[in-house]
Amino acid sequence: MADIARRPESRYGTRPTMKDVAARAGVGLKTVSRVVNGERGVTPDTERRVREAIEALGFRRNDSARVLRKGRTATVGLVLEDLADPFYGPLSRAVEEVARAHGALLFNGSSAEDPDREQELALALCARRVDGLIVIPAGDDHRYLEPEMRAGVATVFVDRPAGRIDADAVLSDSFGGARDGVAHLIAHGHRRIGFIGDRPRIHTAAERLRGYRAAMEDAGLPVRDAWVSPGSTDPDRVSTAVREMLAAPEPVTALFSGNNRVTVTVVRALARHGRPVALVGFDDIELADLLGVTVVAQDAAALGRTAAQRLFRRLDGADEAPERLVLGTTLLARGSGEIAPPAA
Amino acid sequence: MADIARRPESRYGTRPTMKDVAARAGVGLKTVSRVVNGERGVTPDTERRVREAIEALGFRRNDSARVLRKGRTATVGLVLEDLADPFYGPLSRAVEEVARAHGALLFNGSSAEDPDREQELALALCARRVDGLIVIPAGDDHRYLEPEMRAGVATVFVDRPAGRIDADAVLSDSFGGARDGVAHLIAHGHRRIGFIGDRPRIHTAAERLRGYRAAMEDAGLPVRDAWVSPGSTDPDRVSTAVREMLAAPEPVTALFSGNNRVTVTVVRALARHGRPVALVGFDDIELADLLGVTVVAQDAAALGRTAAQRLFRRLDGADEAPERLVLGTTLLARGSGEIAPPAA
DNA sequence: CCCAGTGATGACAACGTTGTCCAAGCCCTA
DNA sequence: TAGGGCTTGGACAACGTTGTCATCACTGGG
Repeated sequence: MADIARRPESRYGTRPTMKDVAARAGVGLKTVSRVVNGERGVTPDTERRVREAIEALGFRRNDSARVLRKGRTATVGLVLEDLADPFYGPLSRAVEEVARAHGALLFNGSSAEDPDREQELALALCARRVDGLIVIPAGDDHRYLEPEMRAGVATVFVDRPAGRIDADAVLSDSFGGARDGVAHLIAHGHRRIGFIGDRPRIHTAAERLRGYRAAMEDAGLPVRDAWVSPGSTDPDRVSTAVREMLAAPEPVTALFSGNNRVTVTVVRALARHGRPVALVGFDDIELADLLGVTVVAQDAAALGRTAAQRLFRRLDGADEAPERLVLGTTLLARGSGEIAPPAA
Repeated sequence: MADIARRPESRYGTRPTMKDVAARAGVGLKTVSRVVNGERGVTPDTERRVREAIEALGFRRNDSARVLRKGRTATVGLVLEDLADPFYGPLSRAVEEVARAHGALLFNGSSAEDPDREQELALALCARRVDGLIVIPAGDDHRYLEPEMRAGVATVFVDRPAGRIDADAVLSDSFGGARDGVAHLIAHGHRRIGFIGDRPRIHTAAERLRGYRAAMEDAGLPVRDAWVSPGSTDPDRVSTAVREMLAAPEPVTALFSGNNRVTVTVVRALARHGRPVALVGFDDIELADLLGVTVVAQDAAALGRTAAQRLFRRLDGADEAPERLVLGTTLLARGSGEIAPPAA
């Protein structure tokens, strides 16, 4: 990775500093600082002269230097999985809104589901001295953050819990949501239900699989190996899984898909399939209402908002024990989940 | 807006500095700096002692202080309209990837289509001394950025051009795309076509409206006032517009929608309508393929990537005149745009 | 007329890092 | 053995800001 900051000569047109402003206004450095920060103890006339100098020079305070003195940066880091995933956009935006209300700016970074990249990103943010860190984990070992947290970086995990450290986490009820979604299919008469999910090392994916199994077990239904397909969200992989489940010796009559990306591919695959097949997906999707796709919706914005609020509560001095908050999910019946199994 | 950095006492557990590391390793301050930065001139034995001290203390270099010395921050700011809009997620992600390849981190901020907020955000980023700024304009006067650009902040505008200043811009061909989309409808026999778009003070919205008019004029077709409805993307507003156009004395037989949010609402409204109505939308939408919605697609990721590349070229010293790059659009025929007008 | 009190102002150190420069130790050659 | 070069290390200033403290000019009361 190239490193900009290491390049020797700066091409910057030099910026005016408070010293320049002071010289131009014929006042002391500290007086400029006072004006800029709205501190009291400056006569209106002096203030006017300073403001004129600021205006004339196009001065803007260097917050980097300020940070060095003050300790706090009014900056928060958000490490997520992929900003291009429509699930994370609203989450990120919600974090941003809370940060903004607290006067903080937001660093954004995507881990691309790579633990090393997650770590690299989180530590780079710590080196920039963010006040707080919100992390959607890609990895399952976050001990690397311990020194940072001890040093005072408030840290909240979202969507998935931290691995091997004790930290705040804000999660959706993946287990309960999946269980409800599958139970919904069972209630509509299905007995052979397939599960297509993300890689099980991802916490949410494992939880949803667990929810699927729980619902089946609660109903006294068996689960065949051929009905369970965890793995990548690659469209080819998912399409193949759909095809195989529908062609198995004991074919499934309904599918539960483990997240938005899987659902999209499953919907496409089912559209190509002849008979209608019941489907419930985890995560809502834009236009799913028009397609009549029944989903278990989680509130991405609420996840982000809750996490950010918790973060700022800590930054405001709250000294509570790390806590795990679980947000509920909502089943939205739109048709695909209410299709009855074929009369056999 | 509250200001975190202004709070007096820092709750931070104090972090070790290079001085602490030097003391513990029994070497000079500068030697630690050398080790941390991989400079030569340190014996392996000394280096080992320093690394041990770093490890033991959990030291991490303070990049804020570093920045103060070096001038560059290896930080780029992105001001966009709304991170929760699925159009901007991929754009932001593309910018991030380019930034990452150059060793830079990304600040993200949403203007919420509010010019004041755009300015506030952009200037806050400048105060943080970002090396470069990528802006999706909400306002139409960017003279406030002139001092910053003179001071060396590389600036590139995306999606919409800057107002009242001369600056790089990377745009999609809104005019051409809209003209092609409307021409497509005309080619399928439509003569009364409605346009529902975003507020015309937004550059892209105005351009698309212009493209619509051009296509109609090229075909020698009249445009009735009742067929043109620029305005907010509020679902109620858009639904009403759809209803009115379909119920007008000379009802439209096809609609062109000006962006992704409008399209979504139009699709919903048309689904409630009895007869099929032809539709072409600007911007692609997830699952539009399944719904058979014909769209004029722009490549959001390419917009972001191109803008970021241009930004870093400038940061690398390129001293070219400001330029306007226009990226082409693609018409994706999926059914809704190929519906013939009713036999009259 | 003097002194304490008040308000405006500036000098200076400090934040944590890096660039510059100098010193000490070493090895080599003449 | 003197002199030169190379390697290693550290002292110090500087980056641009803010906190502390001292100074100065006034004010009003005794």
